[in-house]
Amino acid sequence: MYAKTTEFEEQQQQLAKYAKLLSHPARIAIIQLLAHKQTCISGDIANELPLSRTTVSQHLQELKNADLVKGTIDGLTICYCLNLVEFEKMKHFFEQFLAINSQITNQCC
Amino acid sequence: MYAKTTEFEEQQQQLAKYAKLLSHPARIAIIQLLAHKQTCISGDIANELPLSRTTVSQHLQELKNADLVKGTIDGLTICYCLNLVEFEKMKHFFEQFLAINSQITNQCC
DNA sequence: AATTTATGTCGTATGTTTGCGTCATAAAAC
DNA sequence: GTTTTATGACGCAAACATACGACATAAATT
Repeated sequence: MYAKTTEFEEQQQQLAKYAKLLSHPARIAIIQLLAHKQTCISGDIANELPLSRTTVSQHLQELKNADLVKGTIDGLTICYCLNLVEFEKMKHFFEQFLAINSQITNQCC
Repeated sequence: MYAKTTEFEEQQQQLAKYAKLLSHPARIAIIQLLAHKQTCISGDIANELPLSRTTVSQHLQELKNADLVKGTIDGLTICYCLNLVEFEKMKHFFEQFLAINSQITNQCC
């Protein structure tokens, strides 16, 4: 028994992957922080969240793996920010999916 | 050790909850099916997906618990369809979140 | 050179999700 | 009234996610 996700359509898998990224409040909070504080804070992120530095680092790693966040090393600290190109891509996926309700003309229940 | 999700903002938790619903291709596929086939299919859903009936039923249950899908019993079969009101609500949450990239004026990395 | 600081990596415990077979239920058909 | 059919509920195993302490690394400060 294992993840059968690969048997779905490419587009569905991609959207599910993006959704998974947003499926934890910590990752949403991180993205919002990065959007607000343009100053590309680094470890300060952990201070603003109710989680240990280790855990935050892990969530950040996930966002980085998905290319939604990029970090550049600046001496001792690391400067993180959103990857706007990838964010736009994700946005497009969600918008396309969320538009399907307009197809529905007659509800039967 | 347990889910610390409750320590985040209400809005972040709610969005994360919606995202979790969409974080599996099966649930995305179900939603898309329901949107396309206005005829409120019931167990046929399982036939269209690469998963057992049991598993599909479980995913459907999750969508129903979140009020995104409703089902009305019609004799032996059950007629499912999207709850458009809840779908709109979800859509709004995502749209609001996905707009944050417009706040970003100068990227530093 | 030793210490401090910012950060990542590893290991591990606990919790959650996924997937499915089997059983239960209740309407419909016979 | 028995059988068939459509469905949900239960229980379990495997996989995955979450959370964090302890350790490692490497730049900056002393």
